Amino acid sequence: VIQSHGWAQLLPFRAAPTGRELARIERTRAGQVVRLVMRPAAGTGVRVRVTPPVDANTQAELRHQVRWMLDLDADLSEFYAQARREPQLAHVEAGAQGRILRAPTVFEDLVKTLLTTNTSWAGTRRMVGALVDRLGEPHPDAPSQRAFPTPARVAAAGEEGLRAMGLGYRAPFVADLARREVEGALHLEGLKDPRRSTEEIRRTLLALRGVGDYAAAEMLMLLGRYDYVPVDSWARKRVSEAWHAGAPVKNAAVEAAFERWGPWKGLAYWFWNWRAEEET
DNA sequence: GGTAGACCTGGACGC
DNA sequence: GCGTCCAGGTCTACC
Repeated sequence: VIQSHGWAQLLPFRAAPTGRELARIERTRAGQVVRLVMRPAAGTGVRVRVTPPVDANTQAELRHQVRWMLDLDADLSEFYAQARREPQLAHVEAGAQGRILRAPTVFEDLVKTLLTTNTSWAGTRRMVGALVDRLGEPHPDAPSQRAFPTPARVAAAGEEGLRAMGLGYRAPFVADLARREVEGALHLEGLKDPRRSTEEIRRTLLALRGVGDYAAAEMLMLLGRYDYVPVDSWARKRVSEAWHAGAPVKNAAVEAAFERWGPWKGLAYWFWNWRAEEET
């Protein structure tokens, strides 16, 4: 899960070089700033060390968040059943792949997704790092390590403050998102509700300034819905090389390439073994 | 419905 | 060291 995509490289996540430990600074609902260190437990499961110690209520809150971040409750049996018949996905079940790392809150994932658009990965890391370093609340024992800023702190920074942090033309999108969340106009956590339809959630996402087809599909993936492929320039390049002899392809061609995977389309794309595709 | 141009930044490149 | 060009996804105006 830690290596499922680049999210582990974005603050306040910190992944150990071994790939078997994930740390994160987190601000609890009660306002306490703690460090979480997640590791595989003996046998199955995950062990989480929290410093400084927290009370029972906060333990329950953090346990819930870790389950969401690591997607521990996902049932991937249907996806695995289909993947068994596809050589390019034969590795997923054996490697227990298919879960995608995400932030505890929809707000954090949305901000990070906005900061992946129209920029390089280095640019995304720089912008997220600036937000955390400038606006996040510090850990009491290590003030240089900070939590992801709350919507209120991002809203307080305002568009100009965010521009000064290097967010560029994305600053008004992030400022607007934070302000409306603080005002109670968005209820972003409600997008996790499994009773809501994927189409309704997608429409809600697309109505946000700065969220287009790519960002909406990316967010749907992070919300555990895989009906759309987050098509970016990398995806078009891979599909072009794999199935169109290197000729330029439009976004629709990428969607079409994975159409047969139905509700698992996004996951099939995400975990596709492109290297094997190149060798065949 | 499709398309051109603007948005902002960092990196690559040429001088 | 400076200037220019390009890549990246979304929005807006326009056809």
